[in-house]
Amino acid sequence: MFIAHIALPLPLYQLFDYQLMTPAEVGMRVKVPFGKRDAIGIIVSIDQHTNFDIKNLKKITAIIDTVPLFTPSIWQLLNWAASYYHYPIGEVLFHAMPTLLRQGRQAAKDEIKHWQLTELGQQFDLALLKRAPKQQLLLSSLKNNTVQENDFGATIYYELHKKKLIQQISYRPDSVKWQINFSVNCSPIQLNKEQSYAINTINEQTDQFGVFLLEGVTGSGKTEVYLNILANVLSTGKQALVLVPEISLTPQTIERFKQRFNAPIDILHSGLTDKERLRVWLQSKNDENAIIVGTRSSLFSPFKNLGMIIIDEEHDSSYKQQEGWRYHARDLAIMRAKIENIPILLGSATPSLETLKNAQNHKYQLLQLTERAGNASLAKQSILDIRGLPLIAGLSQSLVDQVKKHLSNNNQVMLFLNRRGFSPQLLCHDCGWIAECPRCEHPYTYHQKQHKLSCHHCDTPRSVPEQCPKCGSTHLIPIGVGTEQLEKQLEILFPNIKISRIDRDTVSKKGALNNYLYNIQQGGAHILVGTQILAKGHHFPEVTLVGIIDVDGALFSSDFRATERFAQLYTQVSGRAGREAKAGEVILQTYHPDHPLLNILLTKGYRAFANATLQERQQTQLPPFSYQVLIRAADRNNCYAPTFLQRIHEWLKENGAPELWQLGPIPANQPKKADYNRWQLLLQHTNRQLLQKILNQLVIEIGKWSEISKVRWNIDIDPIDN
DNA sequence: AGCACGCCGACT
DNA sequence: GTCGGCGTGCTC
Repeated sequence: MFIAHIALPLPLYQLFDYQLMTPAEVGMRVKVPFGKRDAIGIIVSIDQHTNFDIKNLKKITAIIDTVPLFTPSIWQLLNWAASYYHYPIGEVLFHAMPTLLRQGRQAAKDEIKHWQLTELGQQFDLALLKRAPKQQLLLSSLKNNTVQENDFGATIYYELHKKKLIQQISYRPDSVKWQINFSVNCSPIQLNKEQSYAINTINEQTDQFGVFLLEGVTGSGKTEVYLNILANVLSTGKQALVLVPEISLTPQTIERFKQRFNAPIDILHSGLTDKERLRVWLQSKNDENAIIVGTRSSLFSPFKNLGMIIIDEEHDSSYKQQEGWRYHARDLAIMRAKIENIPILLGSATPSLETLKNAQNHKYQLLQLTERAGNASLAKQSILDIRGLPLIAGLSQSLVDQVKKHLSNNNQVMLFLNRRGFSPQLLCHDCGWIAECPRCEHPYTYHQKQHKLSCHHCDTPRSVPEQCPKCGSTHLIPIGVGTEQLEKQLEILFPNIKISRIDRDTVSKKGALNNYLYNIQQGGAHILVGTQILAKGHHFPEVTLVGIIDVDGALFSSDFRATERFAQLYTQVSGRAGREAKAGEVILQTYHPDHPLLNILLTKGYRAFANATLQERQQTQLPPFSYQVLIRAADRNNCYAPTFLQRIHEWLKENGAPELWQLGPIPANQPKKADYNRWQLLLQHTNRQLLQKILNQLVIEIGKWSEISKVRWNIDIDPIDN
């Protein structure tokens, strides 16, 4: 008797064994009875052994697939990923499929239903239907093959069907080979030397695995390099995957891809329906699309014939999944390229330190674009020392003067503040009480327009109290500045100027962002206020002044990656100022004008900053010169989680390597969220393989402990927010 | 993760 | 008297 070991979409480090009565293969989906319900699972292995009592094994209800669901390379990738990320295999496998396939839908195109005449209908005298003119028209139209999809209502078809004049046939559409009609539309853009060199270098090495880093300053024409490389890959008949960060899927970029290639290009973004996602998934599996452009999870598209992967803005942190299975799409993409034996191109103006280190070690081939296209020059950058200066809504008078100057020349101004809402705290002026979310123990952000308090950790709103609950005072004052307050102050300072605030509060409505962008692109004096969302991917040619209101949070954060992220954001923003004919200017307000890294960044640029930071990381043995693992645990009474992590800590002291460095258990960055108390234990080691080996043993060990049922815990490999 | 069982408080 | 809150335990 054959036993199938089946992965189910559960957070459990185990497989479930079932009797296999009919032939099936590894990688097929099955329907199985599971407890009191039915579940969809995937066969991970088939043999004749089980640790379970064989008589008690249930039988597989149905085998859903006729062939394994995933391509061999994705199957290999996902199995590798489950072990690398120490995440339950069932969760990993199910994460990598479209929702409809998770629910058991057939992995095949929908049948197309089509009405045609029956034999009776062929010979039928149309005149006999003169009292039913619509039916008559439909019948004659069907005869002439001139029916459009929505010309006739369902009842008319129904009536003719009842008369046995027409019948419905269904068929699955044939796959269409895009390669037959493939062509590349010429680009009017003249490539410069660096671009040509990059393109030629990659094109010479398309038949094997290799990682390329395309380091190109903003406006240096990275996209043009992508398009040229893609043209080459597509012309050999192979498909390509382009990953982009979450917010940068702008219609302009997509349009450029579609205009260049006479080939089907699919876009995967959060706005698609489940059905559309399944369609794209199937198209890539059947080799019916040439390119998929998409965010993080597009990585799992099962291309039949993948020839190249491009990761745009490879440093962007949205490639790292931040809940559940915390994979890094860039890292997994590199593994996928290795498995598929194809090249992968990482593009960025501000490469991550991980990637730069690999380029310096020659693990990745470095290709640089240093020239800005056209006559755009680099923006003038300056630090504005705000020590001792009065600030109104975060603005110093000199910044206001500069804004005034740029606006009076009919230019646009962009102001960054990485805090939305009116103010990040509401304080009782008489007793010092601060309005706090009881579930997260984190100050509420005050939103003036809606007159609400909002917890930015758990997203729950609350009404503003009339009185301080501690002392009864009505003297409650907002403390600190958010984008809403900044916008309001700017409306007072510049009553005749258009102001657009772009942050999560204002762009959450569908189409709102595009609306703003359209208004801004109309030109004319305009102030743009916003958070990071403003920086990413959007092109504002009229902006000549960028003001950064408050950077000090990034410079003195407990997160060692905060300066790197700031430098990337800053470089991106300063590249935005004055991109076209107009000269740009960037002004940075700070209380720490002498901060060494800040000065390197402003005077010598991102690469010098990155090199200095890499040296610092090497000296302190921080990533990428060591590898980190974060074990998180949460509970509701604040007692199980820390003791659980303490037990891990002690087990690792006994059984881990002597050089294994541990920090914790300590309360997490955000110690309480949505009623759960969160704790963490950070592990670090310079040897990745050894760290993996230790974790393998640890997961097995934890499985034997009884307290796991009382704790929510997970492992974060290569965390980026500790 | 679901889902059931089981034990306590506040309701028609 | 029950409805339902969530702590606990199990799923091949």
